[in-house]
Amino acid sequence: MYLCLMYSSELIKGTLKTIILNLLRDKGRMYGYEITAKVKELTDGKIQITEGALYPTLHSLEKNGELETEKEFIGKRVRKYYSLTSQGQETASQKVNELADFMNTMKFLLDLEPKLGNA
Amino acid sequence: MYLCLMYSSELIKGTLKTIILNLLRDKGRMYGYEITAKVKELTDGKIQITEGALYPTLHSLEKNGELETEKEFIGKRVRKYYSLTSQGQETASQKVNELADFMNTMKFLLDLEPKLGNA
DNA sequence: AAAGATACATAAGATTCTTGGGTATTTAAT
DNA sequence: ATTAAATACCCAAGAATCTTATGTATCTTT
Repeated sequence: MYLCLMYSSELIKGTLKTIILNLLRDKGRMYGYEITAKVKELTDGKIQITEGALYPTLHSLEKNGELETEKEFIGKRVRKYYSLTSQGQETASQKVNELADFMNTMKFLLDLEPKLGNA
Repeated sequence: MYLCLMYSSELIKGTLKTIILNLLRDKGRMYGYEITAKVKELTDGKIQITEGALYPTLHSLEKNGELETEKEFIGKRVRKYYSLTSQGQETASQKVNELADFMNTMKFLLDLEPKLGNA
């Protein structure tokens, strides 16, 4: 039996962009705080994106043309909604496919199940 | 269809220790160059561990008591064999289990297949 | 009134990888 | 014979990305 409260940080490294892009593809648009909350909820707290990691990543994705933003006021508080550009759509597909392929390869490499014919 | 010559480096980050520990658990003992060659072979070139990443990781694992080494001379050339300590055995199991769990979570999070009951 | 949740953001430091060296021996090709 | 490629180790500057800590401000619940 194996218990795990939260994954070691090194494991999550490199998957953050993929997680964000895929969530946005699914939900249409989200704001930063919402993303961290949703990921935490969906993973039973096993993946907790810190804001120090989230916001720089969102900004970099926006700067790179993958995301676009619109501000909205909730009362006096600003909320910044992010959504995928068409380029972001493509990148999201690519990254998810690559990660799926990678996980297949890792499964084989770690001998976690008999070889499946890594198509 | 999805083609992939080599995974983006960011994806591989954080799995290097796990790959090394698991290989050593399987093979008993290996030397550095052999590890890179084996991983490249097993993954059809999709994961290529550079020596700049490999050796610092091996040294750090040794320093941390997970690995022990013995030198052998092949002609005039030194070869440094690495093997798991008993602590390394435990760490290897832990890390492989954690990665398997993580990949399950990621599959669910990325909606790559219907929910399996993430036990 | 205070505490906690919501919501954004930045920055110093740590970690880990990439890139580009360096040294040296052995084997295969020209 | 000589060159190129493979084997085999290593280090270090720089880049990328995350952690940790901090800052500001509003809204909601106790």
